[in-house]
Amino acid sequence: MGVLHGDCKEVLKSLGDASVDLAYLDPPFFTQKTHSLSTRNNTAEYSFEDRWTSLDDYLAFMAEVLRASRRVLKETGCIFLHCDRSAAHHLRLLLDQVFGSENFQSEIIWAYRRWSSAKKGLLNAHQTVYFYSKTGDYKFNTIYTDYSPTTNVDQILQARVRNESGKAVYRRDETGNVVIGKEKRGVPLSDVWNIPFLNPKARERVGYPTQKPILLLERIIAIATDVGDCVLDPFCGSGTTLVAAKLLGRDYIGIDISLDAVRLAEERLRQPVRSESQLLADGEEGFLEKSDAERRILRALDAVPVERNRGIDGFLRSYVDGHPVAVRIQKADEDIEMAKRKLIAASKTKQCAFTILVRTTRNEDYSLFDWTDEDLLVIDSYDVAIEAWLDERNHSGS
Amino acid sequence: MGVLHGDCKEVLKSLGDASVDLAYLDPPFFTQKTHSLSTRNNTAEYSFEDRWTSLDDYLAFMAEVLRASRRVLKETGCIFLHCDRSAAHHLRLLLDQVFGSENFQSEIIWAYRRWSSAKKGLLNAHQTVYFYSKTGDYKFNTIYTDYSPTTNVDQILQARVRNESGKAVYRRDETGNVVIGKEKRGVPLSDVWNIPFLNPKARERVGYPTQKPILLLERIIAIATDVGDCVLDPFCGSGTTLVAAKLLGRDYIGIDISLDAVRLAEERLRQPVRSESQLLADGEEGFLEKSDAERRILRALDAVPVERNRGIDGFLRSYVDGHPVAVRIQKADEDIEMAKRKLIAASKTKQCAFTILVRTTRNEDYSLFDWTDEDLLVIDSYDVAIEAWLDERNHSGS
DNA sequence: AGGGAGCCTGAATCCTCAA
DNA sequence: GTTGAGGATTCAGGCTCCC
Repeated sequence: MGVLHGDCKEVLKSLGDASVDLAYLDPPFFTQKTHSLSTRNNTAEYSFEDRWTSLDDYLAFMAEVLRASRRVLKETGCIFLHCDRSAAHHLRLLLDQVFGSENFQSEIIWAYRRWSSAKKGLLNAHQTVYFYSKTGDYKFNTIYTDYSPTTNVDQILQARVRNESGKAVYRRDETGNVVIGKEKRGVPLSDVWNIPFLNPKARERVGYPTQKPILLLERIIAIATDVGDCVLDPFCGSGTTLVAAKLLGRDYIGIDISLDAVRLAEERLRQPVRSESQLLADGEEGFLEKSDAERRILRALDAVPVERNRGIDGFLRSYVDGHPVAVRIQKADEDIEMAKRKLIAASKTKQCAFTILVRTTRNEDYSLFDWTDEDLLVIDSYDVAIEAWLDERNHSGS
Repeated sequence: MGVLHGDCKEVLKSLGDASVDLAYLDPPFFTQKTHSLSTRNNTAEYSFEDRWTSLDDYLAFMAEVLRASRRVLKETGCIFLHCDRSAAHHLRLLLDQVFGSENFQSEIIWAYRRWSSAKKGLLNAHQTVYFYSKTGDYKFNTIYTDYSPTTNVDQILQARVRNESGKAVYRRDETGNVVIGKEKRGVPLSDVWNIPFLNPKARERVGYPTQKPILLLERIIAIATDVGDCVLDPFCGSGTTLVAAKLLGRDYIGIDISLDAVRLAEERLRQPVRSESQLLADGEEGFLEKSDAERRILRALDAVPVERNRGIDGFLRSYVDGHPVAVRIQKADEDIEMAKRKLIAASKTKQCAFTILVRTTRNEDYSLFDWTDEDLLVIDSYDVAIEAWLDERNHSGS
């Protein structure tokens, strides 16, 4: 147990047969670039070369590492290989050769949102982790996740019976109350994992390039090992895998060819911390503030919705005279005057050509409202227009 | 254009070189099983054999189909190959050989939620679509989606520069004010697509095995082709690709070895239907075609779009006094009077509570138009309201 | 031609300042 | 002091442009 320095091809030879329960490999990708990054306070800079003379060269190297990793795995052990888009298919072929295609278990998709670029084509927003077992009899702990937001709570909790006509209905006791069914554990984890990409500003970042989010490693370790088992990471880098293993009570062996990396990993292991991402804690919905109706109105205006602003709900997609146009939808609990104040206050610094306020309620006193603002256009939502017309028609008809 | 019957290897020979803009292939998977499924009313059962003597056999067949597909593609054309988990890596190697690894564009992950099973291991919840171009100069239309809820307004609006130390900072003019950047359309679509799996109860389902959601096909067609371009599907099955192509105004060529499939596809093409569940499903991912103003207006009205009616574009989701409310959006090439006539004519037999006409153009003579129809409400679209206000502001300002 | 410098991205954080 | 809205900041990106 510990962090070893050297080429993993060589160092792996010093480990005994069938001695580890899980091998996680995050090898250098076949990108032909040098990756470097500084720590957040610029005290150190870490880098590594990702250059190979050819793809065959790279694959020969990886084949040797995979065979060595297989040897040290216990019979119930598993391997998780982290691949990037350029060589994933070649690496899976290697895995088929070394572990056998019958031991392929899953292609895990790590999906994330990331800063964008001006790339022609689709934005790359996932990486692949291949999951192979050494034998058919491998260790696997099922993880349960939350139900989909569209799953009805009643469906999860309440027991069901079939009534006389064979239709499934909720079970009720003598007094007519619904009966809560047996404990549900949730939905088994799927092979698509939405885990936020380690953000450039994240505190979790230690300055080593290609650092992975700790949640990704925790999940892999939790799936494939129990407490006390041993985790191997032949390309441990800054040691995220080892930190996750230590925090989960597993033994660990890390190897890296860079002495900087080994020292950094040892440093992190002395004080293992698990920082919680705000996004993970709150979930994406925590940031979403708009109702369905508001979104529909923004779409109809051809406006881009924005969150994280109390006064502005969106901007028109097209600028007017080179200036943006801010939009606010009147909220259910605010009068038109307050909506106007909030919109104008929020737009002050945004150099807007003008602003649009969409009115969504009618039953107000508008006698004091100033409709003649030069830079504010008030539009009735379609619903308001329909209601007003219906009202008028009913009155004139009676 | 049409649906051809036969082995695609042979039928493709009858197509000319460089004649199609997009090839979408959803070949039989290498699963060694027979797939079959009945229609919802059990009127027919479709099945196909998915058996090959060996993997090499299967790959030899696919290599030939890929080469034939490449030949018929225009120089700016693209191919999308739908793979399953068992052979995806082999198929990507074939694509590298036939199209060249430098023409690899994306590995698209189609992710979906699915009913869970008790299987040991992770729940399979994705399929892979490989996207290759024929040359480096290929056609690609970027689709834009919403910003992440964590992105703030400043980030979206303000221009940035690098200062002397290479740090990115907001750009400011001489007076120290921030500078607003150019128009923003949102975030480019990523390579991970969350599209609901075709619900077994969906109206869209026609009972053919492995049927794909139409939204998936619409997206592929929208990014790789323009209106009037030609889409090829050598394994067209029940014809979802062709239906999507037709609905989006593209030409199409479908091929299938099963006569049942060809007949079913031809039947669907006579009455192309797009199920409502799929329409609602794209709410989070944004609209397929930003220019699809009509659909945006219908959604803002909370109306259900209807196809195949020359006078009515949709109905309000909620009835008024137990009667439906028909909606028409004024078309670009018709004046308001004609739009009104068509709407009223089409609604005559529908027992509507009233009808709504959404006005989308302003530069007309309205002096003869009768605005006081008891059963017709004319609403200005948001765009018209904005244009009118801008016009007025400019006139009063000058 | 080919390779490096410079530019534009936006996600998700950190950080500041006002209430 | 505490909170929280919103301004600021970096990057396992990817173009274009310029030698």
